[in-house]
Amino acid sequence: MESTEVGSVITYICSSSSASSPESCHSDSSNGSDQSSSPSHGSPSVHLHLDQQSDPTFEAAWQNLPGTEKTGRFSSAAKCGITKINGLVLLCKVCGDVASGFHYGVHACEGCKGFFRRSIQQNIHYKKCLKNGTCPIMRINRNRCQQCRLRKCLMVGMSRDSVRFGRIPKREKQRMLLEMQNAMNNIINNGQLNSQLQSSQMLPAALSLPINSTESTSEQVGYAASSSPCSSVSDTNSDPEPAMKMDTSPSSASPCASDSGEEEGIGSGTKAHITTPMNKQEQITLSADSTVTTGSLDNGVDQNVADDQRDDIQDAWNCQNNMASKSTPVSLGPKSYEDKIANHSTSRLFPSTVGQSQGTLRILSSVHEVQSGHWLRDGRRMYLGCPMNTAPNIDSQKSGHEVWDEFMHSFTPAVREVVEFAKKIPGFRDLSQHDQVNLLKAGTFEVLVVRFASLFDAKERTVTFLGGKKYSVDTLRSMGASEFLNSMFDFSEKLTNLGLSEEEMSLFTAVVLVSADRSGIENVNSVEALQDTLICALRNLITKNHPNELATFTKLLLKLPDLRSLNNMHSEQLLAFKIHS
Amino acid sequence: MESTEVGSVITYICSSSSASSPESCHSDSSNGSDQSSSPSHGSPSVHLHLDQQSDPTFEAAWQNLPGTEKTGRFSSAAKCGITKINGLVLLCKVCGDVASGFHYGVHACEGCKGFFRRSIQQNIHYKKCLKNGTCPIMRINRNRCQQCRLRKCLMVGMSRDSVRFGRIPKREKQRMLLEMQNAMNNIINNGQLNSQLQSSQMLPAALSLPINSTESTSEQVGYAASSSPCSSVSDTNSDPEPAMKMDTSPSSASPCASDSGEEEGIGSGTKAHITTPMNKQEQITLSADSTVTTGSLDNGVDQNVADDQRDDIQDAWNCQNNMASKSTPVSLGPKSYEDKIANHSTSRLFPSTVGQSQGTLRILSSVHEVQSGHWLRDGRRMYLGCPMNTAPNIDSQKSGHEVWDEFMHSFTPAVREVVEFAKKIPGFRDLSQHDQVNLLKAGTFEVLVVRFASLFDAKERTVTFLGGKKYSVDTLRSMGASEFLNSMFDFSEKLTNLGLSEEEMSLFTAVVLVSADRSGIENVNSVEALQDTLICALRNLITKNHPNELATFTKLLLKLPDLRSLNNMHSEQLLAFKIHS
DNA sequence: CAAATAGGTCACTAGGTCAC
DNA sequence: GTGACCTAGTGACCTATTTG
Repeated sequence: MESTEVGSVITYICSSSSASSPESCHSDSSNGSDQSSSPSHGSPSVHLHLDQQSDPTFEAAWQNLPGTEKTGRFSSAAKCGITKINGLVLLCKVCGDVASGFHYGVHACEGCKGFFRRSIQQNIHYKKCLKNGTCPIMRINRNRCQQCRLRKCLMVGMSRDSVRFGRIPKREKQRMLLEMQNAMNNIINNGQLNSQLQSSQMLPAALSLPINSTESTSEQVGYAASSSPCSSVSDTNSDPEPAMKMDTSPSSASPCASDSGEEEGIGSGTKAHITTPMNKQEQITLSADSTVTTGSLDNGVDQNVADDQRDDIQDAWNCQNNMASKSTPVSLGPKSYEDKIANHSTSRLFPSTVGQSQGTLRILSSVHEVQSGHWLRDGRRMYLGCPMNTAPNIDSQKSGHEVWDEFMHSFTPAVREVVEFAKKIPGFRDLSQHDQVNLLKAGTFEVLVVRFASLFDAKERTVTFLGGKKYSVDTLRSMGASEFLNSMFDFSEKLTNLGLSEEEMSLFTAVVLVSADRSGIENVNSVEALQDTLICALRNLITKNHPNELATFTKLLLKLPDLRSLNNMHSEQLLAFKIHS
Repeated sequence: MESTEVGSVITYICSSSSASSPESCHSDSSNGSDQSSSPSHGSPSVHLHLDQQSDPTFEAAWQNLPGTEKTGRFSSAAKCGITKINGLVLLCKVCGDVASGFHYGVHACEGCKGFFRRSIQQNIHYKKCLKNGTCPIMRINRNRCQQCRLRKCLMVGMSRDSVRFGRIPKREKQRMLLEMQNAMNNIINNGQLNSQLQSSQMLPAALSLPINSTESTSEQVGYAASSSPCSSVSDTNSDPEPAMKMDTSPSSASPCASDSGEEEGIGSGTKAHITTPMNKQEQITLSADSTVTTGSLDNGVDQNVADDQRDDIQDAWNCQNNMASKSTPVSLGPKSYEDKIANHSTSRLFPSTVGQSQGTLRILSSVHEVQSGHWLRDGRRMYLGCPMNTAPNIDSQKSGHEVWDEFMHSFTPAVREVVEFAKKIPGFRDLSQHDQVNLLKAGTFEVLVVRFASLFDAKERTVTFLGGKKYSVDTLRSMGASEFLNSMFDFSEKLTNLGLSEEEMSLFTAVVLVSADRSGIENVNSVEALQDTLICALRNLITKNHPNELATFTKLLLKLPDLRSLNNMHSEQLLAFKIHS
C-alpha cells in the first residue's frame, strides 16, 4: 500500500558519479530501459534515482541535470539488473528495493517478481496475517508476511494480465519521460510539491520554505507534526515566523550579560532565545500547542521577516552540495539536510582521493549516490531510525505517504528554527556566508539534540515523540540503533540534570552551534572569536545563576564532545538506514 | 561499534584442527559454496578457517597456504553446514564456532542462529548477567550467560532486518575471493608474517609484543622506525619499558594538586606523567627520554611493572574481538589497533541493521568486509595517509615490507605508551576492564594527537615525523587527506599556543582519555566520576599556574570536541585509505 | 535483431523439529 | 534450552520467448 503512495513522489537521486548500484548488471539494456508504468496503476509513482548513464534518446531532456555528467563508465549499463530510465534508477513498487525491470505490469525487484510469480503460479494461499493485514512492506521486512506482501503486489497493480513483453514502445518511453519531466517541473516550480521534497531535504527546505507551522502562539510550538498539507503554501520566499520562539524581548535576560565583567557581553543587539521544552509539562504542552498552532497553518505564512540572508544561505548550501541547483531545479531534491548529514560522513569516508576507478570504490561511491537519493523512499527508513520523529512506525497504520508527510512536518520547523536561531546569534551573521553555512551544516543536529533533550526521559526510559506520544526504549530499540538511543538517553539525562534555565540553554545552544566542527571553515579565527564571546557570556550567566558555577559550566563544556560523538553516530546511523534498503 | 572490530579480523584458522563443529554436511554444494561475502556488516571480519576442501577452481591459489594440510575431513564439504569460501571456513561472529551460513545479517553457527531466533521470536528477557555483562562469548562457554550471548549477537550485528535470502551475487563472491587471495598471498609470500600481522594489530601488538625498536641513541628515538624486524622477538610476554616516560617521580608535581580545595585532588597515589614534546627542544627531549628508556628495551624488558592487568586487558580485547585467538595464533593478527580505529567508523557506518541483502546493501556490506580484510595490504595505505609515520612514502625507496615494518615500529611504542599511561592514571584501573578497554579504544588516537601536537609546526607548515624528518604540508598534502591535515595543524597550533606545562599536558591527556566517546561504556557513572576528578585537578593546576586560568582551562575543554572530530576524520580517512585499493 | 521480460534454476536462509 | 537437521521459501541469474 504505501510504497506506492510514496510513490507519488519521485525520488531523484543524483548520482553524480556513478552508477548506483551495484550489482551485477546483466541485462543488456542499459539505458532506456525504462518502462513506464503504463498501466494505470501507478505510474505516477516513479521511484527512481537519478543516474548518470542515460538513454541518448532522452538525454537532451536531462542534460542540464546536475551530476549528470557522463563518465561513460557505466554507459553501457548494459546487463544490469537495475532498471533505469535515463539514469533514474527505478525502485520496486512493492518493497522499494531497486527494481530489475517491469514485471507483471509494475516496476519490481527480482524478489517481488519471483514471489508474485510463485504465488500466482501455484495459486498459493498464504496463511493469515497476524497483524490484521496491515504490515508495511519494505525491503527489510518483505519476507515477514506473505499475505501482506501478496496483497501489496496486487495493490500496486501486479497482474499476469499486465505483462508486457518486448521492447518498450517509443511512445511509451516518450510519455514516461514527459511524465517525469512534469513531475520534475512541479517540484521545481511548484511551491507545493515542494512541501514534499523540501521536507525531505530538511535543511534546505527550512531555508527556502515557509512552514505553515504558523506562528507560535506563545510558548512551545510547532514541532508537532501538522497534518495539514503545506502544499497550499506556494510562496517560497515568505518567511514564516520560526516555529521556535526567537525571543528578542527583554523577558529573556540577555544571554550575554556579563556581570562579571571579565569579558564583554555579546553585542547587546539582537538576542537569540531558544525555547526548550525542559519539563514534562512543557513537553506535553509542546504537543498541545503545536496543535493549536496548527490551526492557523495554512494561512499563517508569515511574511514579516524580511529574510535577506535566507536566499544567500540557501545558495551557499546549494553550492556546497555542488548541485548546480539553480540551473537545475531537480537538484534541489537531493540537497537535503538529511543528505547533508549523511554526506557528512559519507564525504569524509570517500574523499576525493578515494572514490576512484577501483571496483570497490566505484561501488561505494555508487552506494553513496544511491543513498543520497533515497531520501524519499528511505524516508521511511530514516523514520524508523529517528526517535525525533512524530511516531515510530510500529503503531503506524498510516500509509507511507502519510507517515512521510508527518515525518517531514515534524522536522522541517525544527530545522528552520535552528537556522533562524543562528541568524539571531549576535555576531553570527557577521561571519562569512560560507562559514555560516558550514557551521549550520555541522551543528544543526547537535543543536537539535540539545533542544530535544527533554524529550528523552532517562528515568522512565521513554522518548516523547514530537507528536506527543511516548514510546519505551525497548519499543524503539526493536527498530534498531540501540546504541545510538542509549547515547541519546545518557546525554539527555546529564544535560537535563544540570537544570539550566531557558536562557542558559539558549546561550549554550549558541555555543554548540558556533563550536561545530571546524573542518571546512574558512575563517577559523572569526568563528573562534565569536565562540569566545559566547562562551564568556555563558560562563558569566552561569556564574551568576548557579552557586557552583564552575562545575556546571565545566560540565556544560564537556557536553560538547559528547554532542560531537552523537552527531557522528547519527550520521552513521542515517547512512546505515539509507543504505539499508 | 565493536562488533565490527571483531570482525575486522580475518581469521585464518587451520581447519584441520578446529572444525569444531562441523559435522553434518548437508548442503550439497560442497565446494565452492561459499558465501561470503556479502555480508555486509560484519564481514570484514571474515573469520575463517582454512579448510582443505576447496573449490577446485581456486584450489591452486591456496594450496600453499599454511595450515592447509588436508585432513580430508571436510573434503566432501558437500552438504556441510559449514560455510566456506574457497576452502576457507567462515567462523561465527558471535562465538567463533564454525559458521553455517549468513544468518540475520551475520555469519553465524547453527547454535547462535537458533539462540538468536528464539530470543527475538519470543522476545525473551534473560536474567541478568552475574558478571556485569562482560562475559566473553566463545564456543565453549556460549551457553553460560544468555544475556551476554544475546548482547554479543546484537553487538556483532544480528538483526531480523538484516536477513538475506537467495543466492550470493557473483560479483560479491568474486570480490571477496580476490580480497582473501590478496591477503593470503601477502601472508604467504611475506616472510615476516608475524611482523605484518602484528603491526597490523597495533594495539594488541603493543600489548602483547615486545618491541625491538632498539635502543635509540640519544636523540630521536624509539618511535623512530627501527628496521629490525620484530619477528625475532618471540617472547610475547615480555613487558618492555614503555617508551614514553611514565613518571611516578615527585619531580612532576601531582597533577591533581588541588589547592583551591574546591574538590579533592585525585588520589595522591599513583601519578601518571606523560612527557609531551611541546617545544622543539622538548621534542627532542622526548625522544631522548624515550631513548633512554628504550635503551633497556631489548634486554630491558621491564618486568618490574607487575602487569597483572595487562593480560587482562589483552584478554578483554581478545574477547571483544572474539576470535578464539588463544587457540588459533593466526587469528591474533587482525585484531589490530588500526582495525579498531577503522572499525570505529566502519562499524558505525554499517550497523547490523544495515548490511542487507539488497543489491545496494549487499555491496556496501561486502565493501565493509573487504575492507576489514585489508588490514594487511592496506598497511601501506594507512602509511600513506598518516603523517605520524616515520616518513611519508614519497621518498621511500624501500620495499613495501620495509616501509610497513617501519611504520609499525613507529607506532607500536606510542600506542603502548598510551596504554601504560592510562594504567597509571589514578582511578583508571578501578574501572571495569571492559570500560578500560573501550576508553582506550576510543581515546588512544586523541591522546596521540595531543601528544604529538608539537610535531605539527603551524607556522612553518611542516610536520616532523617520528623519524625526525620534516616535511612540508604541501608534500604531505599531495598524498591526500588535506582536510584532515589542515585540521591537525589547526588543532596543534591552538593547543601549542596555550603553552601548557608538561604536567598540565599530562593531566589534560588523562582527561582526554577518560573523556573518550562513551558509547559502549558499561559504567558511565564511574567513568564520569573519574573524569570529574581529573578535570577538577586540571582546573586547579591551571588555575594555579596561569593568571587567566579560566580562559585557558575553558579553551582546553573546548579542545575536546575538536579532538573528537579529528578522531572521526581520522577513522574515516583510514577507512578511505583502506578502501582505496 | 535487439531489447525486455516470464519463468526456471538452484544457491541460500528463516524457522520448525526433536533428540539431548 | 540447545543446536543439528530439515523444509519451505527466497531471489540472483539465466534462458526462452515476445515484440518493436
